[in-house]
Amino acid sequence: MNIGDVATRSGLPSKTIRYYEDIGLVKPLRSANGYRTFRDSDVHKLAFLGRARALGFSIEDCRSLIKLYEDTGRESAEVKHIAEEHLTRIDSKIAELAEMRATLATLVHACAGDDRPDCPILADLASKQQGARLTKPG
Amino acid sequence: MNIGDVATRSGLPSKTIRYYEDIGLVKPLRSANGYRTFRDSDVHKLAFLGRARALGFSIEDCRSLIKLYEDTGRESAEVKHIAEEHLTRIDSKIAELAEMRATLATLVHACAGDDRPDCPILADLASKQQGARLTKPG
DNA sequence: CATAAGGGTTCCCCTGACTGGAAGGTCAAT
DNA sequence: ATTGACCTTCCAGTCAGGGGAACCCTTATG
Repeated sequence: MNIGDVATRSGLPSKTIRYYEDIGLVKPLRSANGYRTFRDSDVHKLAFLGRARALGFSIEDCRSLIKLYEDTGRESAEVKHIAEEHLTRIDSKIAELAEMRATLATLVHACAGDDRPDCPILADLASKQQGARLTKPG
Repeated sequence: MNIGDVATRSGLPSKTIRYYEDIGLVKPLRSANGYRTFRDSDVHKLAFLGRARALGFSIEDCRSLIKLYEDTGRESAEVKHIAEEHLTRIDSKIAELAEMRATLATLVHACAGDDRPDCPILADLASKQQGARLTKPG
């Protein structure tokens, strides 16, 4: 199967599939004219990758997951561990965004949003004290 | 003031401050030895940038916000508009993450996480049907 | 036979917002 | 004179691809 068909079936753009070959996630064959030739197992693997990526797993996580998937002697604990770590990262990200959202919503609510210059949003950004750092950054 | 002191006071790494000069967000003076020399107004602006970035505003948003901040004839509606759009983006991101989280949590919960190979997480990634695309991607 | 359309190929640059590191100049203190 | 802590510029890398150029392959059509 050529890359275009694989793109349609796996739901991944051709560019992405080439990139995945580049970084060694799939290894399609090549036909005489130089075109990539994908087996069913390649298509399957790409679909797997697409779903893992849709759940937000990093490429490196995907690499591990594929390896575990292909290792019939795996322990599900390993898979679960990867998923749990990812879940934790997602939770952190959500918490971070929720905090931003809360602050921002308060500011937006406080701003008249009319033709006058007075703006609590700018006032907040300009004036809020930032905790002094004990160790110098950079 | 030299960059190290500014870093301490603004809470931004020196690297970031140099980068902000690079992209025209701040324009510190230069002393005879080539060192950047920051005025109070520069430090103030950098702190403003740091807080806007902490709220998740993009650099381009920051550029607009700084411009509005410095324009005493601004209309608060413009500021509010930027903030509202950002708020919408944050909400989308949170929704996306929440959906991932829900799926992932279900899978993690279903996985025994022991020494056996059976794994609902891998099974899900491997088998779930993806809606057929009507238009070919990539 | 020429050519056009619609595949495919490689290659390199671009994204955002920095971060890391090398090679070297400056300054204060020892 | 030399250390060490600053500072400078410049280049490369991050993550996960996207855009587009320049070119090859295959099939259909005039």
